[in-house]
Amino acid sequence: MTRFARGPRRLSRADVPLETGALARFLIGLLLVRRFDDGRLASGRVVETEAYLPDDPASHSFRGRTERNRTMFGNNFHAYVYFIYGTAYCLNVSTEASGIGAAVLLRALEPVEGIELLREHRGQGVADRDLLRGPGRLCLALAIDRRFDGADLETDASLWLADDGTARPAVGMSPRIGLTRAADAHQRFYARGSHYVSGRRSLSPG
DNA sequence: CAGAGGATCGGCT
DNA sequence: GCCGATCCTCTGG
Repeated sequence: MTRFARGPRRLSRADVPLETGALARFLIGLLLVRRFDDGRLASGRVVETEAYLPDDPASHSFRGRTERNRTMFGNNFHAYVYFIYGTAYCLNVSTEASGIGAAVLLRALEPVEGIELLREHRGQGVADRDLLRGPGRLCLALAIDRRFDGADLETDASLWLADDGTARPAVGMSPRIGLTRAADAHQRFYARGSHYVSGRRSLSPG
């Protein structure tokens, strides 16, 4: 039987849910693609996300709009990137209508394409499993920093989301990781059975 | 303007 | 499992 080779299809704003929890679940199984200045590509499959809802005490947006979080209050489907603990960047996708501050944090990806490129940024000794496991690590491996804050994921030349048509995994939910407030809200989403998720094993039952 | 704290990571016990 | 690094942002005075 004939198979039609079809590359991953880039997602538009119209393809994705506007609502935060819905997007956090929807993203599991899709690809995040990074195009570097020399034209080379790296990509990973999203296996773990967290929702930061409107009126969420754990969210950067909880106390209103500031210079740092303004992307959260803008149109949905933009990259929101912030710097944390003096050591790491974290990548989010903004959600909800303009004026509402909310986003989905990308916590872990399974390497798919450009593994050598990822290794160049993370170090030669790093196991495949660890290249994109953790929000700070995935930003380091994909060279994502504050320059991407505000980037429109529908049109940006260097960063986008795509669907390669593979079956969507079963999705589990758990409490969020690393929070001091509202950590018990079950707003973490993960691909069941994936070896590439972060956090204690007991947090991600298959 | 000073101080505190943070959606993390890696190394060590 | 615990701890320190490291720096940006926000808050309060």
